[in-house]
Amino acid sequence: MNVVPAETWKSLTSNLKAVTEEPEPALPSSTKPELPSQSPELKFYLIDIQQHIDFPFQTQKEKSGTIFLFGKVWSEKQKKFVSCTVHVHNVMRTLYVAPRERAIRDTSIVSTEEEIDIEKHVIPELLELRKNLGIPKMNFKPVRRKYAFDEPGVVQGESDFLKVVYSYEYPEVPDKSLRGNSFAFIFGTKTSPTENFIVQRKIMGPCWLRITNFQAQSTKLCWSATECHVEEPWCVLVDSQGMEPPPLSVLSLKIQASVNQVEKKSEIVAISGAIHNNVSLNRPTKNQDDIKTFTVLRKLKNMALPTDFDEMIKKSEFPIRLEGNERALLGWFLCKVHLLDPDIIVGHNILGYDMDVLLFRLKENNVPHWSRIGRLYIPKMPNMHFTGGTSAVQRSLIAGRLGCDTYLLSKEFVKLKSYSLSNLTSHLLDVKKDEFDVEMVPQMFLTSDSILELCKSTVVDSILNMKIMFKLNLIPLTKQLTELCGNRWVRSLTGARAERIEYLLMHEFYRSKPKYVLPDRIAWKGETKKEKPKYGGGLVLDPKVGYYDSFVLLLDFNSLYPSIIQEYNICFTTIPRSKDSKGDWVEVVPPPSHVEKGVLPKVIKKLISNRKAIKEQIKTSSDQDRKEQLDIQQLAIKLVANSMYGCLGFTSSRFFAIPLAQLITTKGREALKSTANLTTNQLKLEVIYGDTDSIMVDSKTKDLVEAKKIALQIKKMVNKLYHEMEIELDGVFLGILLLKKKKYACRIVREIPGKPFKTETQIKGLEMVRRDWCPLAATMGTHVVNLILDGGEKGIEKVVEELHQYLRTQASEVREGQIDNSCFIITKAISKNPEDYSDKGLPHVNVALANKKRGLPVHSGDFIEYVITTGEESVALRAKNPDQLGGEVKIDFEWYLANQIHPTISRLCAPIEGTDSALIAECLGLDPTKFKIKEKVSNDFRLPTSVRLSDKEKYKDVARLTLKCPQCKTEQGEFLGVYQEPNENEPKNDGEHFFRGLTCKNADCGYKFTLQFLKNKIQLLITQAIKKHYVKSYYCQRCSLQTQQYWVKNGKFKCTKQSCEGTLVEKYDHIALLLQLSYYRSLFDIDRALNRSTVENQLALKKIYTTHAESCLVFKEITQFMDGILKENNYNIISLKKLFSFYQ
DNA sequence: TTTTCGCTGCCCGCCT
RNA sequence: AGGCGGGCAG
Repeated sequence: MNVVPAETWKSLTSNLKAVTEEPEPALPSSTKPELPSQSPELKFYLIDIQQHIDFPFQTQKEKSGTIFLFGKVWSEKQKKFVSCTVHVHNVMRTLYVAPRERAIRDTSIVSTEEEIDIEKHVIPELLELRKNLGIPKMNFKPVRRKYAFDEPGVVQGESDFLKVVYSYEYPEVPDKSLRGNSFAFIFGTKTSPTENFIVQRKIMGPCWLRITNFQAQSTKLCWSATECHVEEPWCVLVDSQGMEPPPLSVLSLKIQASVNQVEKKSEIVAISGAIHNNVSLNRPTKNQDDIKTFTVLRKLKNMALPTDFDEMIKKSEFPIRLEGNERALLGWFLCKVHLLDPDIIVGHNILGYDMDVLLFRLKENNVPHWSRIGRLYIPKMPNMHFTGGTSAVQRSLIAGRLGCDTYLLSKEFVKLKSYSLSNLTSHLLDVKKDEFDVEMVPQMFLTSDSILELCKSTVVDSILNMKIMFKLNLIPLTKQLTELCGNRWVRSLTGARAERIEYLLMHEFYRSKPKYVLPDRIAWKGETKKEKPKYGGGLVLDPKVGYYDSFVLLLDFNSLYPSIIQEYNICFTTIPRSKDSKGDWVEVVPPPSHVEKGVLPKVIKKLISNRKAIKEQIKTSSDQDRKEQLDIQQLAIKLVANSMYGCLGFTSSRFFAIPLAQLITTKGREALKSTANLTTNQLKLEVIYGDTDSIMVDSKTKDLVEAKKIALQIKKMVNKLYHEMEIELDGVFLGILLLKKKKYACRIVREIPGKPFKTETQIKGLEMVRRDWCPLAATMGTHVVNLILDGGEKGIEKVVEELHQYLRTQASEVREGQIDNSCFIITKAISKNPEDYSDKGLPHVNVALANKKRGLPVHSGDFIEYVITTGEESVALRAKNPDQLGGEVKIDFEWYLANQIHPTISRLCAPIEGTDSALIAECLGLDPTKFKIKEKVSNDFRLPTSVRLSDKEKYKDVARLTLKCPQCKTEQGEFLGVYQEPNENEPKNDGEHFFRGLTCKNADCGYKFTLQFLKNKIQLLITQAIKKHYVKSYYCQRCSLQTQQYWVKNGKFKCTKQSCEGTLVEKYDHIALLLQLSYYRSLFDIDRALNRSTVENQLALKKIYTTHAESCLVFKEITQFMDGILKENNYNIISLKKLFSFYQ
């Protein structure tokens, strides 16, 4: 039992500054809250804002109009920053009422003839509404505001609104009352106190606040070190003197659960924590190894610990606390959390799963003071559904501490095939660590050694999580994003991307003068239809498929969509939008150039110019620390700018605007199209591909300097056309295998000053970069890609030979079981709960269901790993969790070769001369006839009437052998063969023409077809011919019907004739096939050529043959080989085995 | 603070 | 041809 490799353990723990146990935590004795400061003004660093949680002892007013600010203040007494909670009371509802131009009906107050007046008409109507809702107090104030959104009837641009303010303790205006006789709409009725506070107080993320008029709390409502309240929101002011934020303390948790087999419930058996008390918010943290750990472990029910365990604990290199049961463990843990008072709790999938388990066990065990997991004092745990996923309510229970989920966030910021902790650490930290099965936990409690191993594992996990957090700069990066957008940090940490943009725009529209009235969040309509796209997106040019060995240029509009927004001044404020009679949005065009710059372009401009400045600073700065800090800022800005467009097209975004999104993509398509056209037409260059914002151009040169000159030409030409948009050389490839739209492999040029450039393989879209193909397919694919990309030097026929050889050896290794099981694992995500799939024939769903049955946690969004095992059932049923392998459960190697390896490799080889699907199948030991070939041969074959026909007549209808130069791609026309019948034009035949035919027609190229190439080509053609004649010809055993149609029943081919039901057998058209094969044979038959020649030609031929003796040997080989096949064909079956034994 | 959704274009595999 | 399921690309 060795879960944590010794090296890993050593490397991680040797760096720990101190592994110490904190003093025994005790329950807090004092319930008197401590005031954070004696001075009149409190300097408070805001970390998070939380709306109320349902406290039973609070009044409705306190519940609804109060928000909590969590943060840190300087403690003179302790000489360090301590946690503080500020309760802000009396946050008010703020509504804006938009008057109509005319009333819609006559009433005692207003007639439809009158112009609406706010004082005279709108206020009276609202007073009535107030009375109906039973609201005792409302403040009214007419104000000037702007409006630029889509609520019908509301005036665009600047106009008069009625501002209405009242307390959250009174009911919200119901939907049916939002439109009135004298007013078109009431805005802001659903806005939460938090949002109102953030927007009105202009709080841009975590920041220093100045808090005045703060008062002591009478009772303690928080677990923070200090606590106070203010009566009015205006007591809170943003402190603009950019002071450095305080360091935060971070607790990384690993909660080890075990499945109770009797109750099928998860229980907690151990918890490890790693603590860092000095985490920086603005830059990567220094002294990242300055970590302390703790571990608490408990006995299992009905199971004595090994007798030597106490000794073991004493000798342990790291502190282990032992408790008698789960309740005691949790109690100890909560004391620890309270004592450490972390600002951030980090864990792998902590928000998705761990928190759910933890809260569930806290509840089950009725652990006192359970709410110390957060910073709010909550007497009674709300009723919750424990479903194995952390709900919103559950998350709110850690209020005051930020939950940082390395699983969730790494999904957002790094692209990997798997986000398991072990995969994250191996990719990000280069640390190898195995994960063990939850089912094994009880077993591990049998010996002291394995218990220790378990503890080591939890400790290491907690340390690793912390390191991942550091590595990805999760804290500074999310803080930066939050600061840019002015949303809540805790939301950035749970990946609410759309909300970030909403807040960014809300702040921006609110900052404008006069302020804009903001659109309300669109009410959720309950429908989650996965509609077809709502508008057109990016343009993808048809790729010119093939292998290029010259320099290929990749030019790229940088941040295309943000640039377009600026270039064409696209904004809510600049472009009027409307719907047509069918209710569809009408397409729009950019505003005229004199229109003032809109809010959106202004924001983007600010972002982009900031980013430019930062990037400039990075270049000039020499301070590494500062550089890293700036790099985080730069990255955050890029993320924000790029996601802005997406939110315009997002149905549930409050800044949802299809016409704007559509206009942006339309302009994008225009730009790409015109760039491609100009490049081809004006510069006479070949554009081989392009996707949305980029084009690839074949420079057709092998000189890097020359290639770059071409790039510069394109750049100059294109950039002249725009102000804000800019195309740039994004990369130069030396060699690219372009296969499909969005699928290619290339060698990207990396230049090193003063040295020859290096090259790096880059793969886009192919199986190798996808998690739903097994690693074996990926490694083999990568190998083949490298073979092909190296091809330029070796010559293509050599490549094909190596390729075939590689496939053969790999296939045999697979069959012999020499490949590691992990290479066969396929990973797929489940997008919903496994039970909810209507289609039961899906491998990953079946495995997910099986996992769930075993008690393993399965949620929607999880990655399911599986292998296909041998057996007779359908593939879906043969899919198994890899950990089930062993004994009778074996990997189905044949399935992998046919369904993973073969398709992968044949797609890569599609543009490669000299090999094809059937050949690849054969190399892999699969039946070549089962695989389709690309080239379609359309000739219609007929039976020859006489054997004594001339060659010309005899082979009239066979498919000709044509060659294409593998170097310059020139078509060579028909390959005539060693013998040509004398004709009027050329009575003399000395064989010269043939050997001439072995040189490329293109004089500039001069490629000489090698014998290996011919061999490959012939083999290819033979398999194609065989394939063609195997196709869809059947013969019914019962009614003798000959047909090409069939239907399948019980896996057998059945006759299509009414009420026949006879079984069809395959029938081959041998004679046509024989003819085709004999034609190919004739092309290389020297003896036949000699026999058929005139006497004077014979001499000349012989001379030629002797000078090319070596070639002639190969021709003999080919003819002999074909003799074998043709002989076999006198019987009924072509021996494919024989056919393919030729080159082995 | 609920609803856990930024957009579209494209390829691939299974089923009927 | 449609449906379902994958997740790459920009």
